[in-house]
Amino acid sequence: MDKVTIKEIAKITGLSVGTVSNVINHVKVRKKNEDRVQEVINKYNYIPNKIAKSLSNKRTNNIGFIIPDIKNPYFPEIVRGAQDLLIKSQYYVFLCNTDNDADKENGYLNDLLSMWVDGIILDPCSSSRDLEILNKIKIPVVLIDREIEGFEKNIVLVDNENGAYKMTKYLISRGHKRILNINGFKNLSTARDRNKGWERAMREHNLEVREEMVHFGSTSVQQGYKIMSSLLGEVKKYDAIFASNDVTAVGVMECLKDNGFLVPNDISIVGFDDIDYVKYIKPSLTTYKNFVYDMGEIAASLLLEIIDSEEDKPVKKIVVEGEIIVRESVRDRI
Amino acid sequence: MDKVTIKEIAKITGLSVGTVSNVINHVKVRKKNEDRVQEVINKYNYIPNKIAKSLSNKRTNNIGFIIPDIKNPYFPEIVRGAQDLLIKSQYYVFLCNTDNDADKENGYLNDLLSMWVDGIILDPCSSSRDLEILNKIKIPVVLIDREIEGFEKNIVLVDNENGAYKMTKYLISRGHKRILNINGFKNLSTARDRNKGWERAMREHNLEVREEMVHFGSTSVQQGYKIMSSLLGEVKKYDAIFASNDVTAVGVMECLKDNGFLVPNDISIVGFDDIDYVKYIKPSLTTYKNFVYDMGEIAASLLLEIIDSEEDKPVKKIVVEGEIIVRESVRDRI
DNA sequence: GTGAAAGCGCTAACAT
DNA sequence: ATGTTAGCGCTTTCAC
Repeated sequence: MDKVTIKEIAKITGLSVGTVSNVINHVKVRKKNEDRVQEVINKYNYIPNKIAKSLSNKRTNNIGFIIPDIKNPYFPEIVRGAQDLLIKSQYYVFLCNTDNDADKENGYLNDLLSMWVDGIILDPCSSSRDLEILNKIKIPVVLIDREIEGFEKNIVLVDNENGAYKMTKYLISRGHKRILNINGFKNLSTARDRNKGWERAMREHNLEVREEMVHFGSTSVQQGYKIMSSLLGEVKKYDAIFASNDVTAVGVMECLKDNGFLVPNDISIVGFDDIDYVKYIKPSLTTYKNFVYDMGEIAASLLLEIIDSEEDKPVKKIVVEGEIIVRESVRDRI
Repeated sequence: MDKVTIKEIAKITGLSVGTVSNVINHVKVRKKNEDRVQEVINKYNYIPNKIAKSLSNKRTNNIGFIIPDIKNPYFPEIVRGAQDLLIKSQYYVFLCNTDNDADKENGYLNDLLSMWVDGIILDPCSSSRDLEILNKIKIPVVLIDREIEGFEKNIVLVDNENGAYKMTKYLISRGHKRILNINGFKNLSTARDRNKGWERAMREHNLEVREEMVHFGSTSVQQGYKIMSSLLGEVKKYDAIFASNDVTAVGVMECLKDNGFLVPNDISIVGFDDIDYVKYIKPSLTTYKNFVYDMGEIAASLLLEIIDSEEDKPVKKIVVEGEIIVRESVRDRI
């Protein structure tokens, strides 16, 4: 009574294991037998064993999803975008959080391989990275969100460079000239690309670009707060701040507020990403909306495409364009 | 070269599969042989097949985690709390989002069973629910966050009733008497319990409790906004609002703001949960902090305990107490 | 259309 | 300590 297997069902119905397997997998079987099998299946509450099926099939219908941290409001959207698509094809996902630790990432990669996932979606924690493990992977992998230097793989990204460029130009169009850049970690492609966009816009407008204007190292509210703390003396030197991710912008604004500066009166600020809640903070944040849900969905669909295709296709790089969302954190500067 | 199995390793080393299996599983083996096997494993990049192992072992080291929606900022904390503990024991988790749809929940439950997960952590979408499927489950299940009527299982909760009671008393202590209650969905135990707490505090202080004072139906910013919209005419009848979850509080505040009401001057408001970002909104939200990360961690540890124990122990109900976080959304009312 | 049996990769019991 | 082998539950030829 405890464990009903296909074998029991076969015995009870007087049919062979093969036939029972066929009805389960909707392979043509005599109607009468099919009904009988279904009846017994229901009666005995038979649940097919996907592990055994996977072993036989050499495919699990599971995929691995590696991200830095589901607690960071940027990632749930990505994950959901992917999962909503995957579940339609009955794919289940193992969620893994690296906390931006390359060792953990390697560990997950190995384990996922050992678990025979059919594919992996990877939001990598570092761009300069030991490629040895990555190159060993034979199953389909699609990168998402961040690039890895020297690792030419299918990837879907938001338009970091161009988005930052547009955002910075927007600031300039509003009369700001001296723009502080508070960025993510320098080893992340996102941070570097956003930095490039900022710099390109600055140079295009013949605005001064000095090394001390850019500060890497924040992908959280706390880190943003901390960096801003160290820059309090410089506030008057700038018209605006380009925070290259929203959580950082929030931290920066909190720090400014705590130290008596008013946004946008004393200094304007823009973020990047448009995470869910920045419309509710005060002042609401002008930012660049990245369609991260879409990014997740596209990555998933690309992955399935690769899994289902026989021959390997040329590597794809898909960029999801975003858009500026104007809110209250920028003022005109005459 | 494509697929290295334990058998190949055995052949190459001249040892038996049994011996190879032993070195993989750290069972005593002659040092010399162990080294040889390891060497070959590395050379041929052998990765053990966990699927085969699972089939043989009848355990997968995977668990299923069912929640309403990872995009709702309440849930990532829970998930992380659980995962951080689980990964220490090498457990991987399948994440499933129900969107509060009982059919989806049933589907996940069935699939998870078929995937032979060793256990399930379930944040159920409905409390009045068809128990048939749930009762069929023979593997360890621990409920989290929300109760299911008539389903006596191991469960870990936050102290909804008592927390709401304390929160309401706090409002009363600040001089508020007419307190509107905007709540979650009535079919959720969390909403009902929080409602009970509110009512208990009100009655204890001989304050009027009328049916039109409580409005069920919001677990999102949008829903909170909508309910508040329909109540704009009543604002002046109340001193304060008890929103029984933070996202609802945010929606309510947005609506109030959009319609010219000032919080807390015109009306005070408190939330419930203390999700990450309510400290950054304006006014920052006074709320009741639930230790949801801890809740996840405790649920996971309880689950592992059950998985690892032979005989079944008495059902446990663990309540994680929270605490009031005073911020700016409540004023004194004389 | 159906039955028999090999095989997926591993573990564990048993024999040596 | 090591080798041999049955068996985990299913799919998939291959005869019939």
